[in-house]
Amino acid sequence: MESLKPVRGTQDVLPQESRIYRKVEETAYKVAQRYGFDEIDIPIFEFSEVFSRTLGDSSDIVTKEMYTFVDKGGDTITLRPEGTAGVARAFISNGLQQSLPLKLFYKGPMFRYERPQKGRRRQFRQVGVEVLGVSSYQADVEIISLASNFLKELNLENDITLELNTLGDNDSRQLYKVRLLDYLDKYKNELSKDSLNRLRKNPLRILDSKDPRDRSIVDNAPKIIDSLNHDSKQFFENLCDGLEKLNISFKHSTNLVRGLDYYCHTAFEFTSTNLGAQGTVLAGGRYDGLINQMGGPNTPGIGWAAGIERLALLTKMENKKIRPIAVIPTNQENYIDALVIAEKLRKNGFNIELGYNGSAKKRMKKANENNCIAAILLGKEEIKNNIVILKDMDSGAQQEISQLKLEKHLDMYKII
RNA sequence: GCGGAUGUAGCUCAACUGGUUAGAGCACCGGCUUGUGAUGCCGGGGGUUGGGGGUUCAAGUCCCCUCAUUCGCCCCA
Repeated sequence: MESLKPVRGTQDVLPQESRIYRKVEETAYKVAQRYGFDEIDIPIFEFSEVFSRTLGDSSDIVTKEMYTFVDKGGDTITLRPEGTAGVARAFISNGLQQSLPLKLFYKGPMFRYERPQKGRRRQFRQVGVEVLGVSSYQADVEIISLASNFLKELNLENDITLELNTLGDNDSRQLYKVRLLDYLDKYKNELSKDSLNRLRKNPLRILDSKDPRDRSIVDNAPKIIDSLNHDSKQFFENLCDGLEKLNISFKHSTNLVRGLDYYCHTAFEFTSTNLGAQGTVLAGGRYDGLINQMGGPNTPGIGWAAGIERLALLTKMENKKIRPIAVIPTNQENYIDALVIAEKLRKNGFNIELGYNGSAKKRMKKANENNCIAAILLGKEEIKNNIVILKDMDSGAQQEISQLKLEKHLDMYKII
């Protein structure tokens, strides 16, 4: 039946995978905390203008990728396609310019109406950070360092490379655009169809075109770096210096760009070659013009976002379930006594598996499947004598233990 | 939105050029004397072959449509 399938591009994350997602998210939060970031939790939908105004009406996200609907009150609502716009809106709504600089962490689902592929869903998860109110390169170094350490904690440092570029400030970029368009004008007839389109909409994008026809043209195109004014050049050099001092290796990719006008200076991507066409795993940049453009006070910002699904695909890390202790009544009549013991142990911090039915044999088998570290067996003999049988599931050794001393004996299993 | 590939049990796959009640391994459930797990042996459930339509005496096998997955493009995490 059609309706029993998940909607295209959505997925059920079953426990085994869910544990890995959780691990990735927790790792991101943990590392962000070390840098003094605090979590902000913003709505997963906003008035559509929040996104259409910030992302630009001509961007693909706005024109074809937004999940937009009219709610019962007649408002046009959009499921968030990314996090930055919502954070910026929250910054303005809550008058947070009082508390600058702000270092914010967020996580949660995002929505884009796209063609699903490996590592690309219509509902997907991101973690991200934003620094608001810092116009110096120091924030750029900081969040890239944060990103780098986050990926390191996931054991991905060998699978991922950092690509870095600068877009310069507004003046530099305007100058560059003119130079680039001048240059491309000569090759109008040789550019791919897509790039001809980009020529009007988003000329910088032509720089990272994958079409081989464009490649050779682009290779000889003027470079942004040559159009930078003094301040912009200085900014980029400071950033590079900072990263080198921190031993964060990067590749200066002169063709890495961001299309929208409020982006400036730093643009970076952490990419992997193991994800097919969706190689970008974490990406960010500086957006000094964004908050102002939204109608807020002129406030610089920089941030990045990472795709949880993509990271989870790459990480070989398993987030193993902790090994529980099974409490097993050898007879169904002893269930209540087992329940009482289980409850007591749970209150004291142990992870207890207590099955619902089955013979002792069945329950032992289940305990084995659950990877239990120990089993506590309880029958009428034991109840009578106030003891239990404690069995180590790895060695198979078992001993009788007084119920009073049980927890002391279990302490060796408590550490996970 | 555009182009290519794929779609058989929960999973991985089988079924000669279209031909009788669609098979196997793993997984699942039950049993091998009733208070104890990992092997082993025996047995069992589970598929309208993604869905719909067509060709044919006959379709999992051919054709069309649709849905989904997958690999690219666009774009992006």
